[in-house]
Amino acid sequence: MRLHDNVAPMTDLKVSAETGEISADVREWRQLLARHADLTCALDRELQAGHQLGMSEYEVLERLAELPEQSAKVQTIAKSVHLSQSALSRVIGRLETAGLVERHMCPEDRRAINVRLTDEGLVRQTEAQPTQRRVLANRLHSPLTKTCDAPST
Amino acid sequence: MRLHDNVAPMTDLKVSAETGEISADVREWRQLLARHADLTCALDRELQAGHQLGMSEYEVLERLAELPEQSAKVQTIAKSVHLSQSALSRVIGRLETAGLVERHMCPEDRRAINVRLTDEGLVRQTEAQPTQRRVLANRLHSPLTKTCDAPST
DNA sequence: GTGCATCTAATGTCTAGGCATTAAATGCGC
DNA sequence: GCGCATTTAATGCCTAGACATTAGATGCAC
Repeated sequence: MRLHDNVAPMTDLKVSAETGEISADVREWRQLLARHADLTCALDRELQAGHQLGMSEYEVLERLAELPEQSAKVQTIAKSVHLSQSALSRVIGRLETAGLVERHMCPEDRRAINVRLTDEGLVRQTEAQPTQRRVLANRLHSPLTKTCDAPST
Repeated sequence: MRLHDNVAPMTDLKVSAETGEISADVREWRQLLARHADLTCALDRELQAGHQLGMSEYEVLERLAELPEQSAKVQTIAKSVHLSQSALSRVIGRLETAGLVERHMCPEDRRAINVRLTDEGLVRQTEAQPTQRRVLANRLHSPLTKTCDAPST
C-alpha cells in the first residue's frame, strides 16, 4: 500500500476523541474506499477486456496523449500519476514492449529519458478513451451498493 | 488491481463523446485517485509506525471491535471490506499470528470460521483508532497538492 | 442411505507495485 | 583538471492481493 514518501511526520491535531461512534470522517472514508474499489475494478476489467490495457498503462497513455508534443520525461509523467518511480518505470517498460511508447535519450540531459507515444499508442488510447469515459459516467455517481453489481444494465 | 467479480457487463450509455477536453468526470476521478493515494499512504505509514498494523489489518480489527459480540464469520467480514476472499483470509492469518484475533469453528455450520477479537486485539485497535481518526481529520479535506507534503505541521 | 450441486475458507501461483540499491550523468567546489 | 553530492531511470528483492483451485461441510434429490 505504502507510497513513496508522501507523508508528513505525525503531529497531533483535533482528534474528536470519539468513543465508539462512527464519525462522519470515517463514513466519508469508507465511501471513498468503496468508490475507489468499484471504479478501479470496473476500469481495470473493461480496459483489459476491450483494449488490453491495465489502468496504470491507460493513465500513462492518456497523460502523453494530452500533451501537444505527445512525449515527456519520465520525471514529468511521475508527477501526474500516483505510482512510485520504479512502478512507473515498469509501466513504461510494458508499454514499450507492447509498442505503444518509445524510450529515447534526452540530448540535453543524458540521464533523462523521453517517453514518446507511438502512432499505435495514440490509436490505442483514442480507442480506449470512450470506454474509460463510459465507465466513469456510469459509476462515478452511482448509488454504491458495496456489492457493486450491475447498476448499468 | 482487479477485484473479485464486482463488475457489470458493459453496456453502452451516455458517452458524452468528448474529443480532447478533460471532462468533469475525469477531473473528479483524478481527484478521487489523488485523495485515495494520499490517505492510503498516510494511514498505512502511521498505523505501521505507531501500531504495527497495516491498513487492511486495522480495518478488520475495527469491524470486529464495532460488533457487540466482537466476532464474526469470515463471510460477514468480507461483506464490509474491499478485499477478495483470499486476501481477507490472509489478513486474518496475519492477525491470528500476531495474537490479535482467534479463529474458531462454527458449531452450527462447520464450514464457517468465526473470527474473534482477542483482548490484545481490542487493546491494539483501541490504541490505533485515534491515529486513524487524526489522519482522516488532517487529510480528508486538505487541499491536495498531489506532492502531498506536510499539510499537518 | 448415495450421489451431486453449493457453499465455506485456505492455499498455489502469479502480477503489480513499493523500497532500496545501482549506474550513469550532471554540475558544483576546489 | 579532480573529486563529490545530486539527480535520473532501471533493477533486485519482497509483500500484498487477485484469480483459480482445493478440501471439507452442507443439504437436497432420489
